[in-house]
Amino acid sequence: MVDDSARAPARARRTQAERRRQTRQALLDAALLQMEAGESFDALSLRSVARAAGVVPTAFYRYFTGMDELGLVLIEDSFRALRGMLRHAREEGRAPERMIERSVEILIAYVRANRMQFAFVARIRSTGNGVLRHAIRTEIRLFVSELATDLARLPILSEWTTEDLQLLAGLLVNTMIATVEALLDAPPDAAPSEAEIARTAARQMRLIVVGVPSWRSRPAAS
Amino acid sequence: MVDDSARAPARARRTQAERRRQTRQALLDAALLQMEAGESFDALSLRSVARAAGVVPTAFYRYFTGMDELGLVLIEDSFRALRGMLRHAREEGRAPERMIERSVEILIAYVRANRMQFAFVARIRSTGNGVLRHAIRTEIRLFVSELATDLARLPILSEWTTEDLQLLAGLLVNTMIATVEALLDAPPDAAPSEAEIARTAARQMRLIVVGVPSWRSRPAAS
DNA sequence: AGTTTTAGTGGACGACTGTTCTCTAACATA
DNA sequence: TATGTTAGAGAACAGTCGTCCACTAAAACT
Repeated sequence: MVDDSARAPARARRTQAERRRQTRQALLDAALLQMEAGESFDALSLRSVARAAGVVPTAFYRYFTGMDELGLVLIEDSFRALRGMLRHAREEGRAPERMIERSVEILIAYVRANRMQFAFVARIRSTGNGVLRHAIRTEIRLFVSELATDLARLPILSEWTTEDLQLLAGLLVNTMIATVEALLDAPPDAAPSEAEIARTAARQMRLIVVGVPSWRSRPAAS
Repeated sequence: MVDDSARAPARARRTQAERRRQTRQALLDAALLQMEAGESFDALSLRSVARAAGVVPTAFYRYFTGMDELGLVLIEDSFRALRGMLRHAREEGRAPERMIERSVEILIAYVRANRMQFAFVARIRSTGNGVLRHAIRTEIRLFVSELATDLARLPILSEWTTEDLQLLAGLLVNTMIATVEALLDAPPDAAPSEAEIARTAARQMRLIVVGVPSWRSRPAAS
């Protein structure tokens, strides 16, 4: 207790690399937090982010050239988490029948755990600053493709064309996006509405997949 | 030519009511135009809107208490147009087989014609200012319900429960929204990509409806 | 040890914001 | 024609914004 050897006054002694990491993360977190609180991305300012991170505005420039660059990093990070989710779902879900319910559960668990990231992505998806919007669209397209190749492994879909698989994957991702938006709209800890959203999502996905057996790429032309 | 009786210097003589109407519309149009140009709603300012409308900032207050109120009016107007579209589609499309293609065509035609309104709604749907976001969500829910009661009239769906109809309608509306967003992302006059988006939308909707005959509200429990 | 690198401070700038006030000139009404 | 009404102008305010610059103090390197 009485020992010391390095007893800094409240402000711990840190290596410079670590300090840098912490400040950078504080900036990212501050931005994320403000977005979760309802602000749209381009409604928040460099100054307010720096302020919330407990840092003077000029320090911001040590890490990002501006808010745009910070936004791009945030997008990258968020989609890394999303990819983790997809991988998780891939390994977990194998039983073909309960697959939809499992997937929805995983999705919801991830939204709960990474609410800020999801809120950020959802907000920015349709919001200003063409650069960021474009980055998101690209990531989502990638996401759809990954899901499509996943689906290709299912026996029922083994004969589908790539194009049809993309179609199906796109439809499922659309539903997932709508689900996430509904979740984010609901209060953060409203268990009942959350359960209902989950139910709706699962039923919608089921409605999609029941059509799969009767699907023919180019249905007998009228 | 030499006649006059009321020769104002370029600025035509207008009745006051008409003048008021014009300025108000100029403000709405200016806001809409800036949104179409990529800005998110809460990135644009009262001053810039007034400026673009050719009016001094203070004149703005004669019509709206602030940007929020203008936003609400814009939402109302946009959804009036959307409802018009739905009515149009309802009267037009009767042949059950070509129905999907017809609907998609109508949707695309409407997006072309009312691009600004759609861009506005799409942008604001996931963007700041809880009030406006909530207003949009409400309108969309209403939209889904209208579509559901429309669907109820179809013979194949006559026996479906209300809940299932809402489910199906929600799914279709989700697809429509995704389609609109894709259209807005594409350049305003890119015929080829537009055609492809239309094709994808139609195919996705078809994939949904082919599942309809095999749907049972609560599928035989596992 | 002394020197260099660097994370963060603090002040200042010009531009833009929302809002409030007073004032003018065109319209409406009688 | 004289009166009231109203759309819009214009100036001014207190804030906030992004960005630049010179500076300090702590860590890293030699």
